[in-house]
Amino acid sequence: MDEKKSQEGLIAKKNENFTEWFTQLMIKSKLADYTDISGCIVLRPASYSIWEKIIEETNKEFKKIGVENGYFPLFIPEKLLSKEEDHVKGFAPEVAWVTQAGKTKLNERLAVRPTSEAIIYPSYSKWIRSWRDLPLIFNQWCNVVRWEFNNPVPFFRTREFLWNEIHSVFSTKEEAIIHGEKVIKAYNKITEGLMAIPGIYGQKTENEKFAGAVFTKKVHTYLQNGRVIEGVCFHYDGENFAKAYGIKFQDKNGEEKYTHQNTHAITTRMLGTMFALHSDDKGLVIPPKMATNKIVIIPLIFKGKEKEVLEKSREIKKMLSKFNPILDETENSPGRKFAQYELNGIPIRIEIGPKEIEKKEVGIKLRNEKEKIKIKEHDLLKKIPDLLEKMQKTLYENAKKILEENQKKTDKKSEMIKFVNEKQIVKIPLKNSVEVEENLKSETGGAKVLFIDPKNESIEGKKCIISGEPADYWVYIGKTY
RNA sequence: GGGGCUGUGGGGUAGCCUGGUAGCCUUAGAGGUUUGGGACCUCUCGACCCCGGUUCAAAUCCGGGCAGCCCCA
Repeated sequence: MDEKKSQEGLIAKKNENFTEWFTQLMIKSKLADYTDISGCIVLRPASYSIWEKIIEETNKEFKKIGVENGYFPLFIPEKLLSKEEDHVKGFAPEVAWVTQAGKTKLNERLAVRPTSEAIIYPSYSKWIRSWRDLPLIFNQWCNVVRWEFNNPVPFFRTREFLWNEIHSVFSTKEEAIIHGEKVIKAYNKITEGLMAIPGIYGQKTENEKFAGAVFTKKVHTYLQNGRVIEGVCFHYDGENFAKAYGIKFQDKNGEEKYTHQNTHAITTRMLGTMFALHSDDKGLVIPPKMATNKIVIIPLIFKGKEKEVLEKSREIKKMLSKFNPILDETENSPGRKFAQYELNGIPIRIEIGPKEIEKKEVGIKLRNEKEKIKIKEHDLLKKIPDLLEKMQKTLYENAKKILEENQKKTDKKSEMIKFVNEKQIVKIPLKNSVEVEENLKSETGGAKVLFIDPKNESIEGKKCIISGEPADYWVYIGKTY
């Protein structure tokens, strides 16, 4: 390996030191940067533009299922935050507080929202009076702050992150759950369909559910470092918050009832997941559907032919303008440009030199493939969408393969520990118990219950792998960020 | 939550043990010759994480802080 060359690109290897590799990817592909606040990163245009795309596409899906956007304040007065008991207990340790403005101490300290239930629901209790006011399906795109004390990891564990939060209100449980599943389908169009992130959708145990929820379901994704990423979520809150914040309505019979509520989120963690899942030792790999610039054109210039090559390159650029191509006309060597745009994750590279011009073709290199191919100029417009589609599909299928190949099943404790050490997701029989889950963590070095078996495989006669008592269900466990 | 390691121009590093001139590679900027996988030459800009201590003198030694990485819970 040529030391000189590698300094500009990534030095760490994905399969040797994942964290270091990911950090270098963040910095060198100009996705993010550290700041003076530990655990708070800059989203640079390379990653923020993708976040904007997520917002744009998610909003389109949301519109189809009646979600409306709005915005609530960043601050939550302490007395509001503490209204729902489980909720406040779950978040209290990580809340950042504002206690002072200028030189004046505040009468009541203000929480910086770790999530917005406590500031949104008092308004809901004012707004909702009649069954005609329902359903209320409100969403906001915003930032939240959770002051974690674990080691921060860019995108995956940051103290401030960006997300959307849907807070929806329905008359009945059935209505709430039907809509909740629609939201997950909408999210999946973004995460699976556009970001090429496969996942397993499953319900959390009592111990792992959202603070204040009746049940929580999340989509889980596996990264090559063995960590499971908890993705988009669906919390069904039942009447819990309605009772705490007094959200009631009169139904068609004039009877007063509590509302049923859901919350949902997608966060900037999915950006990190997408970057980490698909990228390689050369740099960033972005699924074409999420790439801002889908093509880079590199002119291969020989002395005396500059004009011809550049003119052709510009012509091709114009022809392919709907793919938002970059044409690099700088005088750097082609090799340097190749490396640069591989680091930046441009899906398709087009090479144009005198030879290509003569044969009326161009050289094509897909970011995720080794082989270069040639395509006739007149076929370009027709074939590029196919190539992009192929790349999108390959990335998704590779990720899906990784997810599927890293699952194991056992009812023996020693084997479970071995599998966890081998960075696997493991399916095990377990008892529904907080204590059991705590012991599971300490015996496996931190693996937690991810979700209850979505297929509901029979647990008849199985013993809990931790306590030895009769098991309640099969669960999947693994280490998470 | 516990332990270990590290912090030097934009990136990668040497120097630190044994205190005294911050060296190298690269990027960036300028000019020239080049251009089919990180070209070459010349010139230029640019750094000792922060606070304190020891000392005639601190990148170097000591203390504290902050930040990052690794391992364990």
